[in-house]
Amino acid sequence: MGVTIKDIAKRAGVSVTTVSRALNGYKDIRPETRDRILRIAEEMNYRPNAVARSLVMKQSRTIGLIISGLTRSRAGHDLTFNIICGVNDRATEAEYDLVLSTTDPSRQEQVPYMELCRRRQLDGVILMGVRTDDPYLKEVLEASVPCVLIDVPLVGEKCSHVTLDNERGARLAVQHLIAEGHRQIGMINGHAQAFVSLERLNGYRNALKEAGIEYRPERVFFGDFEESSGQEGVRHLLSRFPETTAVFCASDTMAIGAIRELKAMGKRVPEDVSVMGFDDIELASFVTPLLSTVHQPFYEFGTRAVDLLIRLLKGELGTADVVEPHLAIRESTAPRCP
Amino acid sequence: MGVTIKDIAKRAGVSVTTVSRALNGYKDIRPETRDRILRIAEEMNYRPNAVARSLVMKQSRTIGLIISGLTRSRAGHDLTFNIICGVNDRATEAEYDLVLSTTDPSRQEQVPYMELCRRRQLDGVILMGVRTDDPYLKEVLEASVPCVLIDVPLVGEKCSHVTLDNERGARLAVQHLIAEGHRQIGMINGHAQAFVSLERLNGYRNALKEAGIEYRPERVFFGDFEESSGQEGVRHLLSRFPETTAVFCASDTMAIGAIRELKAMGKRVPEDVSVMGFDDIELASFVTPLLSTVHQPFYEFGTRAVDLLIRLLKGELGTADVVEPHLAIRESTAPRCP
DNA sequence: TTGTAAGCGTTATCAA
DNA sequence: TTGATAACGCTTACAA
Repeated sequence: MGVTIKDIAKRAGVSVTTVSRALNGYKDIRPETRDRILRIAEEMNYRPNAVARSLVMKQSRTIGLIISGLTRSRAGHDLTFNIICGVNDRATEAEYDLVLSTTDPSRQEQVPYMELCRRRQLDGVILMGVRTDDPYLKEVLEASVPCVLIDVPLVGEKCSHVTLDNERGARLAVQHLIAEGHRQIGMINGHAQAFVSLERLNGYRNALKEAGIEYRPERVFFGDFEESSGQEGVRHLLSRFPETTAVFCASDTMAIGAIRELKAMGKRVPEDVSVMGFDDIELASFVTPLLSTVHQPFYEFGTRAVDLLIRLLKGELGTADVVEPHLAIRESTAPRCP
Repeated sequence: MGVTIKDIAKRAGVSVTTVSRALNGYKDIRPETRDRILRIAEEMNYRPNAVARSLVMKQSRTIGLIISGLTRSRAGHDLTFNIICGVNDRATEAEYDLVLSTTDPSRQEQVPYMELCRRRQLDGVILMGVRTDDPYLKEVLEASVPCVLIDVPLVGEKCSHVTLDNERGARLAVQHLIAEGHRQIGMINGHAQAFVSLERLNGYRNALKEAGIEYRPERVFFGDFEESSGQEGVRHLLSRFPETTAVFCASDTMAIGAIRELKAMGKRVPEDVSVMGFDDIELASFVTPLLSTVHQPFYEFGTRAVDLLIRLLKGELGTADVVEPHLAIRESTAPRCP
C-alpha cells in the first residue's frame, strides 16, 4: 500500500538513513543525493507515516481539545463552536493535528485525563468546560502533559489558562446599568460550580459597592446558564423584589429567557426592566430586543489557547492570559424611566 | 515515563508476548498467569500505547472529520456544530478517536486527501462541506480509505453518504406555500456549486409543475447561503416581480436576510410576503417572526455518518442514507392575503 | 558524506 | 500454555 522510506532507499540505491536525512532537510548530505531522493520520493508519491514517527520521537504533533459536557448544555453552542474554530485554525497553522475528545464528570472516573494523553501521545491539551469540582482539575496540575485551561484560573509549571477578565466584565455591565439610573438591580448568575460565576458575582458586588448601593445576596439567583433558568430567575427575583428595574444575567442565553419571562409577565424590555447579558453570542444580535451584553471574543480564546500551549511546549512556564472585556450596548438596556 | 508491557513482563517474570496476550484477553493463557499480569498492570498503572499499536496493526481506531471551509461561512455554524457533536458522540460510543481537520479548496492542492489519511493512519473519514467542483471528490472515490460524505450524493465501493431528501424538502416547502394560496413564488437558492442547491431547485420546480404554475428561471436568484445574499435576493426578485407574495430560501440564514430586507422595503412578513427557510437552525426559533422552514436533523446526520462509516469499515459496500425532511411551520408564512 | 544497527511499544508467527 | 523473534516505519547514535 503505502510507500515507505525503505522503498525509496532501494530505488535510490542508498540507505534508509540517507533517505531520512534528505527528507528531513539535514545538511550533512550531498546536494545531488538529496535532490535525487527528493525527486524519487515525489515520483513515488511518498507520504511520511506520522504514527511511526510519533513512536520514535515520542511526540505526535497532536494536541487534544477536551471538552467537558459538550452536548449537554444547549447554552454553550455558539461559544464552544467558535472556540473550536479558533483552536483548529491556529493549530493547523502551527502544523499540529487536533483530536477532539469529550467527557463528562461521570466518565472521567473510568477514563482519567492522563490516559487520553498517553494513549495518543498528545503533546499537549486544551481543556474547556470543567467545573470547580471537576476531578480532572487536580490531575491536570500534577500531570506531565502541558495543558491550557479555558475559563479556569489555574496556573502551574506546565499549565496556563486563558479567560476573560470576568470580574471586570460584570463590573462594566453593572456600572452601565447604574449609569443609566438603575439602583434596583438583580442578578441571574450561572451555577456555582463555574469559576466564571464566582468572578461575575464579584464584579456585580464591586460595581454596587462603588456606587454605594447595598449588596443583598437574595437579589442573586443561581441558575445554570440555560434559557429556562433565566425565566426562573426572573420569576424568583421579581416576586421578591417587584421594584427591580434591571437584571444582569451571567449569560446571553439566560438573558433571553429572562426577557421571555418578563414579556410573559406583561413587562416591557427595556422600558420597564433593563436586561443585560453576558457572552455576546450570535443570537444576541437577532433576538428582539437586541441584547446589550458583555462581549467575549471566543474565536480568539481558541487561537490564544493554542499560542499558550505552544509556549508551554517550548518549555516556557505556565502563565495567565486574561483578555479585556468590552460592552456591546444594544436595545435591551435603557435609562431608568422616572 | 510510561509503563510498557516490557516493564510488566519483567515484573511478572514472563515474556512480553504473554503480557500482550493477557492484556488482550486471549484465552490461550493460564488464568492464574493472566490474573497476575492484569493485577500487575493495574498496580503499575499501565496504559497501552495506541501509537505503537497502530503501527503494527495498521489501523488506528481513529476517524477523521474533514470539514471544507469551516470558518469561512458564518451561515453554517449551527449546522456544522451539531454535526460535529453527533459525529463525536457516536464515535466515542464506538470507541473511535476523532481527529478534526479542515481544508479549503486552495489548500487541497498542496495537501491532498490521501495524505491526511495516510499520515495519521485514519481508518476512515467523514467529509463535509465539499462542493461539486471540489478537487477532493475524485480522490475520494478512488481512495482506499473508507469515506462518508455529508450532503454529497456519491456512492462507491468504499464510499457512502448521508443527506436529506432535499428535493422532497424543497417540494414540501413550496407545496405548503401553494396550499396557502401563493402562486407568485420566488426562490433564493444557494450557490450552484452545492449539490443541495441543485436538488432544492428541483423540488421547487416540481412543486410548481404539480400545481400547474409556470416555472421561470428568472424567479430563481442564486446566492451563497449567507444572510447578505438573502437581502440581495429579495431586492433582485422584488424589483423584477413586484407581484411576488412568497419567497422560498435555500437556507434559514438567507431567509433571515430576506426578511430583513423586506422589512426595510416596508413590506410586512408574512402579511405581504411569506418567507420559507431551509435548515431549521437554532436562530429560526428566535428571530421575529419565527421562521417557517424545512427541518434538518443535523446531529443525527453526524451519528448516522459514523454508523455508515463503521459499516464500511466492516467491509460492507457503500450505500446512501437519505433522511426524510419535515416542515416546521411557524410565523413567517401565512395564507396569501386576498 | 554515507551506512550499520539499535530502538520506539506493540502484535503476530512460529516453535517449544 | 508460553517464549523467541521478527516486524511495523521511522529516527538517531555511532562507525566508516
